[in-house]
Amino acid sequence: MTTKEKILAAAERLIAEHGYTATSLRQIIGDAGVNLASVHYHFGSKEELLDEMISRKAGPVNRQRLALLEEAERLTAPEPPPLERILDAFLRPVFEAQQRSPEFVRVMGRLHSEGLMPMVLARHFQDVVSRFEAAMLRSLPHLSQTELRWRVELMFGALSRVMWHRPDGLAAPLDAVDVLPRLMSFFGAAFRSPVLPKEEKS
Amino acid sequence: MTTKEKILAAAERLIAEHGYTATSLRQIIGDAGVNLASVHYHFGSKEELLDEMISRKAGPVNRQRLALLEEAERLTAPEPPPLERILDAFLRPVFEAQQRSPEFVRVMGRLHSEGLMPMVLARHFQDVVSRFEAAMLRSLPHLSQTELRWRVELMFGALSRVMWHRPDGLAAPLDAVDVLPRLMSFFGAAFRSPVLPKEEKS
DNA sequence: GTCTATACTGAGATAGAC
DNA sequence: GTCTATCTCAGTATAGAC
Repeated sequence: MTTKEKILAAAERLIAEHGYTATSLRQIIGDAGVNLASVHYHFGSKEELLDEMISRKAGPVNRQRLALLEEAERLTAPEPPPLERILDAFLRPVFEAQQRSPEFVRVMGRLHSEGLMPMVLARHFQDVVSRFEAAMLRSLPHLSQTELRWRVELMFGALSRVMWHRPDGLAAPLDAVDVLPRLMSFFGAAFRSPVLPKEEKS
Repeated sequence: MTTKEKILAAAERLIAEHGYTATSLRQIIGDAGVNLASVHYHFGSKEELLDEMISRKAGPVNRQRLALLEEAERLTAPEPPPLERILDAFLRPVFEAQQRSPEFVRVMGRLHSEGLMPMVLARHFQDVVSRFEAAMLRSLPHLSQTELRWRVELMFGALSRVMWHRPDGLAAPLDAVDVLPRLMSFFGAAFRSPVLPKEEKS
């Protein structure tokens, strides 16, 4: 294993365990058995190290997402696929990545919950998200683009919790058979819900 | 203004603007015009400073939440109030707090999105959350406690986004007339959605 | 009881020798 | 490519002046 790979492996392990901010470069290099300065030589900064870590893992997930979405669209063309198929195409690859690389999904959950998505992760997923937003817009004609954006934001916020944090006392490994149907029912209904007028007081 | 109040005011201003981790104690004391050590004299640590900041503001919000919930329950007793009334009782006070103290709501949103809720904020809201969970459980007989917990977690994750982060390009002040109906429709439908069986592949 | 000055530890980053 | 030494800036702790 090269120095770079040793650093990446140790970082993934430690960040999955303790989170990004709580993991110092000195812990990482101690675990990896390399020198502190080598991190900055190979990556430039702690943030860029994180960036490369994500880059290496997010690619396959995003490719599978797009493949599933395109398959769904082919099946129903020229009609848009039903919402549930789109949601499934987006969510399932994350849970399947869990099988291949449990550490990575834990890292992603950590980063979500540490609020690091906007500055670090967005660029690895923005293209895919835009593609899915377009598909959902076709599938949900009662939503304007603005309304859809709001709901997508709500969904991402919600997902960021579920990715690593289980409701109290019910800690369980991320498991597609368990979690996916929950998400599907919850967000399916939520996205289909009507757009209420601005006046409240039901 | 006492030293303590000067620190609290400066901290609230800076944290609302730049977030908790990005705001250093040295910035705060510079803005407040006090000495560095006075922070630890009055509060003990940066985290305890944050804690007191929240304590001072969360009280009124939580009291209003409970008052609205009890009023709703009185109106429909012995039947549980409709879900929308419960959600409204929980959400409205936050948006009304926005009128009284815009900085505070921005701070809360920041903390949510920085992932600091579990360690700092939970204790200021846990009692109220439990009370509301119990009310929702009565109102949603098709949900087990476990299923409800999951959905409440999803809602909190979603809210943490909406509290300060607007969907791209659509930045707007937090406005009850605008946001509340959106949340009500989205979560109303989401909570009422059926519990799907564990086997997926719709 | 309050506040000031100053020092300590550990973080990320960097320059320069090898 | 790698390593040593060092820099700056965090949060924190304490001794001592008022």
